[in-house]
Amino acid sequence: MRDTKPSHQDIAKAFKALSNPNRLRIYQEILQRQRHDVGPNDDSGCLLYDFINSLKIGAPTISHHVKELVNANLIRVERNGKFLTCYLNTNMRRKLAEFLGEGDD
Amino acid sequence: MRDTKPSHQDIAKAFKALSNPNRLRIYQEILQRQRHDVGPNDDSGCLLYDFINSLKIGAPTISHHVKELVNANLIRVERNGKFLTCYLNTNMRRKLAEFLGEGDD
DNA sequence: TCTATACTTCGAAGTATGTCAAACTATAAT
DNA sequence: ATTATAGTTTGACATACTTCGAAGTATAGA
Repeated sequence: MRDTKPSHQDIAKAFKALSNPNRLRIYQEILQRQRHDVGPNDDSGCLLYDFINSLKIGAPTISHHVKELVNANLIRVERNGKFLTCYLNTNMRRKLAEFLGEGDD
Repeated sequence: MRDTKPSHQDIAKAFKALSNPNRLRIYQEILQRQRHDVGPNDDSGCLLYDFINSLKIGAPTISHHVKELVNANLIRVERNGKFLTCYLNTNMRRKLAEFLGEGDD
């Protein structure tokens, strides 16, 4: 374990953020992008713009969802000019994976 | 990977089931019990009875929550006389852990 | 068979969530 | 400056969720 143990509250909040299908989709995109594109130049983010154009829900809703993912510490967001880029919070991802085990298989 | 890849829907449903603090607590109990007590005699379940006495919510609510965990494939339940015992579904636990990575650390 | 225990089912009530449209802010480009 | 683009905020509404109390079912034991 690289960092402090997350509280029950933290875990619950994170799972809650992942409990909505659209939010899960957004998170999954960011997760996969990070997995595949990791390299020397950390260009592994997703544009919020792409979510707005690919998902079948309006921009306000997506804005709301992304804020919830940020609030749950699952992702972070950076501004680049007009655009927002979403990055995975690998710390939290690891905490959740640890909660779920990797133990006894 | 030991079994088929879960659909986005399955994952979303499972996270949704874990998104409620009381349900998460129930699941966590079952998870920990299984981790610690695994042995030749598979006596690694939790009594629903204990949840009713330890959690600060009524029996109807707990019954409802347990059903949701079962419905999300996170646990299964067996009757022993008057009592119900809850067992972890390790398959689903593994699927969720895989979704969350173990990849790039 | 009567009683006690361990749940479950059925409304009901308050709260939270997901979504949208309309109006707003921020940045870039012309 | 004006306009266009990217995203946010607000307010509203419908739906879903959590919880409870009361009444119902199932099993065990006296």
